[in-house]
Amino acid sequence: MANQSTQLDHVFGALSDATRRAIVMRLCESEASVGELAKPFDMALPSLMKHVRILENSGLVVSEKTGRVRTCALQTEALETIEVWLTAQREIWEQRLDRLEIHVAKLKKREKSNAHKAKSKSK
Amino acid sequence: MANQSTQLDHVFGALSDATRRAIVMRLCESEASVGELAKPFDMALPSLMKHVRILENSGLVVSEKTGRVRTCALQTEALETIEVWLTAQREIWEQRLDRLEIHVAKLKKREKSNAHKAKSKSK
DNA sequence: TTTTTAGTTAGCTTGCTGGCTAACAGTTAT
DNA sequence: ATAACTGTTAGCCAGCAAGCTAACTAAAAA
Repeated sequence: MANQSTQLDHVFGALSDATRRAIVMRLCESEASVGELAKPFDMALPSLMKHVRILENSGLVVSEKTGRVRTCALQTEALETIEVWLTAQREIWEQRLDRLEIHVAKLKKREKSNAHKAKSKSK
Repeated sequence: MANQSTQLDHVFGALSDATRRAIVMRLCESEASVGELAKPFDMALPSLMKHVRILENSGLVVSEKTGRVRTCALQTEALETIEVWLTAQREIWEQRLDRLEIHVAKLKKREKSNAHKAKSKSK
């Protein structure tokens, strides 16, 4: 159970950085080598490598080294992890909204009946 | 444009911590005071307050102080921000998958025709 | 008006993040 | 065999994150 938490920690954490989101976007379109990933970023290779590591660590990216080239690819299951979480939250929230709508309707009624008293309080 | 990035940074970052996700989940069900939020966490108040600050900063939570009580509520628009991002990625990814399916089909064909040559290479 | 409650501010630690450079390693090309 | 290319490791730095305690403020309750 703590495991699941940790997975979410890592995926959300990985996506909390613009560079890493850009890498993910890039990998949505096609696999790419580390060098290819680095090009658009104007950043030293080792720095970019760290990002790739973090992405791998989160499960968002997998990579394989062939010869001297490491090819990276997206692992969409990790994205689904957070979609699942989001959906769960939204469901709870929406259930609550349903209850709330009823409640608000009641409040509005009450407001109207309070409006009479309010008039007498006008400074 | 950098603004949008920053917003995503903050929202993803806010959700990359289990405590904060728990707070969000809690607030999905109902508004709550800082003290109420703190109870289940066995954590000093100032520490929890930091989390609340971070959540506010990301736009996920809004709060208002009435008397000595600060009441916190979820701001679901921020969650939608990342749903939008996720959806965008998934669309790109799926478009790519469509292209890829065709490609894979071609590869499989090629594999079969290569199988003949492969036999002669068996050490 | 004193006491309790609820939150806040300040200040400290520990450890991770995100960036760098410099040096090294392994692979491919000449 | 050397040179060029592609990553990788090591080590450094600045700054933020997440936790703590202690001391303070403001509102409610007694």
